[in-house]
Amino acid sequence: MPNIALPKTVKSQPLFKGLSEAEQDALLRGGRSRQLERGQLLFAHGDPVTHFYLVISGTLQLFRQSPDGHEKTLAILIGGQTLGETEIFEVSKIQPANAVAIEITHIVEFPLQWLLDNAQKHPVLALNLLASISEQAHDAQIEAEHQCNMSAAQLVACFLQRTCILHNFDPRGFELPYSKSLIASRLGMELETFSRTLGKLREHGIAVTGTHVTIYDMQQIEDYVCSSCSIVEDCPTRQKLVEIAGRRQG
Amino acid sequence: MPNIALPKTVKSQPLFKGLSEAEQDALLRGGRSRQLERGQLLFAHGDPVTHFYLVISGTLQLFRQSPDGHEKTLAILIGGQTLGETEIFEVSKIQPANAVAIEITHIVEFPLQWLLDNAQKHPVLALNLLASISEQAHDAQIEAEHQCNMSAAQLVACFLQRTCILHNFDPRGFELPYSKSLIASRLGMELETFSRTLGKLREHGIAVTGTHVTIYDMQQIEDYVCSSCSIVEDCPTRQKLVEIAGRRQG
DNA sequence: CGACACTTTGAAGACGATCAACGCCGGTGG
DNA sequence: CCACCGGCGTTGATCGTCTTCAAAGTGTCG
Repeated sequence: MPNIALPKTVKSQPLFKGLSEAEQDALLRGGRSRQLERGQLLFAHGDPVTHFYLVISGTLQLFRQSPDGHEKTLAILIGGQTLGETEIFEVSKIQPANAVAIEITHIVEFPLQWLLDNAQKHPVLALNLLASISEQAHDAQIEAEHQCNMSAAQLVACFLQRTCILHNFDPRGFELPYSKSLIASRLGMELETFSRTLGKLREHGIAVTGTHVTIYDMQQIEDYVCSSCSIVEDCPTRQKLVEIAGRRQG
Repeated sequence: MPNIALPKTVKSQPLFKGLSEAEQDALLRGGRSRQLERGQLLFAHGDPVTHFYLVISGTLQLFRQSPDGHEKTLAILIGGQTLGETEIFEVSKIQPANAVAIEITHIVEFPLQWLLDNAQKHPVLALNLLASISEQAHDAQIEAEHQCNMSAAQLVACFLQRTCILHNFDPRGFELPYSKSLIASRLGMELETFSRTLGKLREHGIAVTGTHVTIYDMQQIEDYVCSSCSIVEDCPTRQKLVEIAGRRQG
């Protein structure tokens, strides 16, 4: 049983949507709470996949290394996000990346078998699982598209937009939640490129000084970012931005 | 009912694996056979997703256009491959790309609802569907990884390897099955880059003259292609190559 | 033969990676 | 209190790769 209080973000996790409070509690009882120190490895690339993880608080970095020594950050996970559900239907149950804690991080881990069993018992959970996998696949597609078609500046701008939304920051002024090296790695570019790019963004609607970010022209940035992306209609960022803009004005 | 003879490739389609002959026949009866002319559009980017498709013969190009006019080929489908199963669990049932026939192409189309109904009736089909979606997601990941980390030459070499395997060509000599423009677009590079790259591949184990390809040093090419890829352990191409090498020697 | 689609080749340019040097800052130890 | 250090970020110069623009070559089909 988790021996820590689960923040409400867990209960609003899309994976548990549609389940009753009681069901959720019962489910979560199957998990084990763990605390990771800064820099601690949760699992390594190539390890067998044994668990499904739920991040409660803190930050987790997923990264991989290619033979020539290059390191690529595949994802940065924060509280409320999940990890490992995609591997359920994979043939080879091998971790596709390393997972390491960027800071002190609380997670709850569930044995993979437990997830499978419960997916069979709770059709709703099974459906959520599918939706989640499908969504991740979709996101991966979009990300690939972005990496191919967008310039470094567009990638950075897009990242800042999404970060602002994900963390619920005020676009008019917020601090970068991660180190610049980490962000650069996440965006698949060198730290130098990232650094230089930040300066150039001022011409496009985002001002960055040190770790402080101000998105002062949301419309311009959005047009700039989306101008070379071919999947605009269902871009989640765009929708959220519209939403936010509405909320702040209304 | 399909009014054409279905080649045996259809029956060996992974989606129908584990189903009895009778079940397969019953399923396929729900489809409508169609023939597409060279250049004919099957559906356009943004259209509502209405059907699931099975390519019988010919070649289908999936491509998308970004606002700045750039065209990217997402996939080239040949006989035996399927199209549209991924969209089942998607929230927005909108085609993510255009589909056009490169040459005269035979397809069988099934209403999406039909697929859903049958997935509920046949657990095996449902499972196959999931596996298919999961696999496509996995492939997309690998492809994204490739696009990011590999040079044009490596991408081309990798493509030639995979093409050789997919079409069951003899590595020692085969003709390119598609136009160079199409291949370049599929690899996300300009025709000029592709053209120039072909020449340079001779140093790495592949000789190309006109449309004729000779993979004369499979080991060298494989090392060259995989040297900067971080997901080597479960690379399907690598496994198939080993297999083929064994078969030809044994 | 000429029109046209497809491909090749050349030259210039843009972009990001790489290498190198430096600035900034927090911590540690004398 | 200061000196030193290491982690992190910035800035400059250079280089390789791919794109872009332009021109010419190859082939097929009427």
